[in-house]
Amino acid sequence: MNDYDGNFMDDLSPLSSPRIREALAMLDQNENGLNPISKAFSQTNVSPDPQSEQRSGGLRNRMVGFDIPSLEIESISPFANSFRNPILVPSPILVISPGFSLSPFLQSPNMLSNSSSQIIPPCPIPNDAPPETVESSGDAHATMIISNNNLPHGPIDVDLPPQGGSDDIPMEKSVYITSHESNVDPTGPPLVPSFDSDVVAEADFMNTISLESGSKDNDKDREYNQEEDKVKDHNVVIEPPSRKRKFQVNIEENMVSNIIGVTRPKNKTQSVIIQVENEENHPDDGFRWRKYGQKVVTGNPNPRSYYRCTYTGCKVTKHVERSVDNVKLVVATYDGIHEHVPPPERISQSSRKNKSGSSMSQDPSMQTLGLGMLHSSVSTSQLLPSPLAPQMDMMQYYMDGLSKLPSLPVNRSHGVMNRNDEPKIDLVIPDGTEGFQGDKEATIS
DNA sequence: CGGGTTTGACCCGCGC
DNA sequence: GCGCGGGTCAAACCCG
Repeated sequence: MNDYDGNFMDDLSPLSSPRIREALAMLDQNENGLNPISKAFSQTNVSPDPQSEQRSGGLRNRMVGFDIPSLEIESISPFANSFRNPILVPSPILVISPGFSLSPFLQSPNMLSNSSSQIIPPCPIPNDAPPETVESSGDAHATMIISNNNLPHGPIDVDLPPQGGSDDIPMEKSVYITSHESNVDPTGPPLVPSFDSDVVAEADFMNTISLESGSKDNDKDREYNQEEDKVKDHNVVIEPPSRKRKFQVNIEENMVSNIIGVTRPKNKTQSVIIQVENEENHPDDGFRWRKYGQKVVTGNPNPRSYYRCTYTGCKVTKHVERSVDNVKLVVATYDGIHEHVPPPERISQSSRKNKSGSSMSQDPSMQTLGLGMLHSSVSTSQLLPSPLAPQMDMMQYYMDGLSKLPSLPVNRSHGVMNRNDEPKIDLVIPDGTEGFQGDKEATIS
């Protein structure tokens, strides 16, 4: 356990919740030998930065529909059982709903550490539909590809058919993810984003795929769980100011970072590649980034932008570029892991309305794309402290119920909600008619 | 003034 | 050794 984890865990007051414990216990038991890569999802309405939006010519992050057919979640996630989440999470694919940030996954390797050994049920996943088909499906989709550095462009179409489908899951090193959220019951129990062990790092994912569920991993899991127990015992009732502040800010801004999915690098030098269908070139991932370069690379007319995490001491970098094949597809490559929680959004920054600066969509032509990007509609996650918000926080919120939270505009659809917007419904245009409008940025070199 | 972006120059690894 | 290309530096600039 590294420092980060320690801090992180200390940050998890929700862990003290008996319900959480229960849930964790369930994870330990892990029926079906499945440790869902991703399980519970909640749709989230996100509000893109109004100003950024303006600056970007009205482009919005289009978190498109998440009309995943009802799927059997019970077989996948213990949490699913607990919350009756209709969403099926076919392993090994990560299905991440908008409203969650990937940052937690990237920031802590350990957060993903115990997932390896248990995730893999060969899940039936049709792989015959190319990403493009997702868009043509008629419903808005938020698509995302998480891949390992080696095979960034070999997505697996995870747009599952209603009952899970068929056969083998191609063992690709990248996963094409289509998020769905149509089945979220507004009045039902909140979905529980159980990220602690549910999310599988792509890298490990492959290991898992290779069925490396040996005792070693199990030991890791045990260790991990023990750590969790420690944390749980270690009371974390006091919510860090930063988180509280972030929470408030989010409410004010109607800002919500969306967790999409993650891949865990085996080491800090390994990169994580995430592809997101997004109009914004730089979706928000919860962390602050400073752009330090831009360049046109061979084979892609679209400029690649280089970003560095602004957190003191953090050496994580990433570069973002539009896919050559599909300009609507934003490819973000992360190098390194954040060993810190995403910084709370500064008040000053909020006041600035993200004009410039923070990765929270300040880039005029390039909204921050990160992990957790995809602004979509505003929803429950909006209530979360932050994208950085440790998974458990989200879990806590969901588990405790949103009813306890302040009444906020909640858009159950995937549209983007602006600060002053009324909840919107499906702003996204899947047919691409309103597709990428081009990048204003000039290229260099 | 602080914090961010822009962008030409530079560094460096890699293939030939 | 050389050239190419990706990644980084850093001064200038922008913005609230």
